[in-house]
Amino acid sequence: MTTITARERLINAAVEAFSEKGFAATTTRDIASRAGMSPAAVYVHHDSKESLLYTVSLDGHRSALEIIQRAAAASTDPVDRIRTMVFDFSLWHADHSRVGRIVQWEYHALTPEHRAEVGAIRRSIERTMQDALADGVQQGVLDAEDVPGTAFSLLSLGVDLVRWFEPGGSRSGRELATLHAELAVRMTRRTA
Amino acid sequence: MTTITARERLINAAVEAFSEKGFAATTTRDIASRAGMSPAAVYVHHDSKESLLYTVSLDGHRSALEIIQRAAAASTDPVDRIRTMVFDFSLWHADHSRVGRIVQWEYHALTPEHRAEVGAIRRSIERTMQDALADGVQQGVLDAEDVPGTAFSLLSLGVDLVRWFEPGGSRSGRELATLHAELAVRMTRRTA
DNA sequence: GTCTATAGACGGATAGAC
DNA sequence: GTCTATCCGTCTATAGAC
Repeated sequence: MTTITARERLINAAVEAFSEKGFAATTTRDIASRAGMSPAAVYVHHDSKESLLYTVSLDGHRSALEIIQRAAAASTDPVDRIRTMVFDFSLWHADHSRVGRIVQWEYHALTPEHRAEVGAIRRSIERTMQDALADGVQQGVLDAEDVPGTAFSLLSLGVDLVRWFEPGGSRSGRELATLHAELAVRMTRRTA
Repeated sequence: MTTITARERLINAAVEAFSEKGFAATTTRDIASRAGMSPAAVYVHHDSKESLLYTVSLDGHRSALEIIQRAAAASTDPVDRIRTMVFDFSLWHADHSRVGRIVQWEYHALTPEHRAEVGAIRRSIERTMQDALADGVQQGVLDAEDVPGTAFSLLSLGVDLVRWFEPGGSRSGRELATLHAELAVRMTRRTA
């Protein structure tokens, strides 16, 4: 049996509110109300509104990094690896589109210290994709003139999902992730 | 000789402020101050803060639509057309990254009526890319199982630029647009 | 069309009782 | 750890003089 603590209710409420309205347009009163507590009770758990954002953003960044690192380790064949990495990264953004929106769109609302911390995780995500590409190029199976730029573009497909994706829409997350993975292979596989 | 009216100064100030801080976090005082006028003077030209956003967003959407329609008309060869469309669309987002950020990220801050109006322009942009793909597939030169999804992905490359691109950074807009155009051709050109 | 001044509402955060 | 009450600053928008 799963007990949901007040602290967890608060985080869930923050995810809902921040993803719907954006950080700046969300009031602490709104978050408190969604969590079923008074405005003052929020400050028992978090020092500030930004602290709530930081918790959501850090957790989201860590989750995304874990997904892509796990995918990178799951294959040895460079083409399979790219396909898996893009599939899993895009699927994560579809399945976690609310957290993803906060991760991707509210980065600038973090304090400089917190921004630096999650910024390091972002660079790890990019490096993981770059390494997978570079390895495939070195093996002669993939083809990418601009490895950092191509890696970034592959990640962009997933990232841009959070701008518009809603669960229950006309296309499923798996469908979109499959499309992205297929496009990624076409973008990077050595042709001649 | 170019005379800059107060109205234009106001719009420029709004673009600066909205793109730096986001719509919700921008105060009308900030916009007024950047435009060199008092807070009250803003309301001589616009009824509300949202009216400023609407003006910027509508103009930006129209500009992006014009860019991609012009590019679509510039070529007859399907591969060249895709290359040109993606190049010009990505270059526009790099060259107008501040307006682009407002167009792409502050869509939800518009009133329902204004959102419907710019929403129609968005659908025209998507349709223009879909038509170019469908034509190429029909001619047997391009290959896309999922035309709407692929069209959206091609546009995503440019759209996602506004999330991080800053002029004067390590890579130029032309460089990135060239990369995106090349990736787009790889994604869509018929292979066997 | 620009200003100063301010109305009127709201927001983040805190005080102090229970 | 949760509440009610509230401080105090800020915000959008307006009033009214020039």
